[in-house]
Amino acid sequence: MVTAWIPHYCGPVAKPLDPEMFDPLCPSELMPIRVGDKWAGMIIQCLEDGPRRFSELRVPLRNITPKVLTKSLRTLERDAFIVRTIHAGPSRQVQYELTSLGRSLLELLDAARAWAETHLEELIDAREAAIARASRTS
Amino acid sequence: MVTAWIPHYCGPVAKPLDPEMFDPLCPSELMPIRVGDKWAGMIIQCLEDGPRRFSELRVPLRNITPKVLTKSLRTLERDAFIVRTIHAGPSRQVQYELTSLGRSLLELLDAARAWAETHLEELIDAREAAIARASRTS
DNA sequence: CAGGATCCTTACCGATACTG
DNA sequence: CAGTATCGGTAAGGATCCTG
Repeated sequence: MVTAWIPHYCGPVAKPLDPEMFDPLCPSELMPIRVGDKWAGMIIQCLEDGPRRFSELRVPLRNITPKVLTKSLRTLERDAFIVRTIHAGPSRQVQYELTSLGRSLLELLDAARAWAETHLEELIDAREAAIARASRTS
Repeated sequence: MVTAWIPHYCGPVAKPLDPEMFDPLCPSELMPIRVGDKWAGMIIQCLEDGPRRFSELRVPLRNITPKVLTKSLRTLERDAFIVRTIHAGPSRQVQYELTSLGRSLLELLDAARAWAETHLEELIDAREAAIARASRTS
């Protein structure tokens, strides 16, 4: 994930999230590691560069349905990994942001992703061998 | 997990598994990280010190029912994290052992456990606050 | 001993439609 | 915009009993 910096702010500024960020073939998807529910790990990674809005999050998460996203976000909020802030304005605006606890999970997620990238070939080989075995049995 | 060494063998030797190894309050349970299904991570950690038998594994895994253990083991075998060996003998004996791929997951699991231990207090606080909030609402 | 068979309950996840 | 409401399918997990 790329981080951009602006002077006199000295914090990461959010870049548009990549719709292909979590396509089904990326290591984040292939690794057998999960944080919380299916989406929690991906959500946390989406928040790495700064706060995001509800509808902004849906894009990289393969247009996750609002119900599922809401549930996952509420769980993350309950467990103190993110905070939810409502900014009043012309159009309603809700921001989700990592807490320090949530941020501390990023390292772990990076480690998991690194593991998956390292062993990607083995993982795919095993999967293909399993498929071959299954088709031979049937 | 403790490792004992015997000379002229130079490999870890299995110690009896602790029945309380994965009690519901240990960091392995509190951490929001999972490898594969609910039991996979715990099984892998049980195999850290060497091969184990089916019935041996059930003890630390809170007397998991055989059906569930079998399914989890088969999945781990399919994905090349463990190997299953049948040793013929007076009474049937089946051993489960980590592959190098499975073994490589141990670091990640250790990192996850370390994370959970570091943030244990925050995790419990968040959980308790959530419970308090819930009871106030009802 | 190492499981398989059966039944059941719940959780997860998704699609669609609707609302303050 | 940020959700709720409703419905439905699938899979995970577990209890109990049975078997080569």
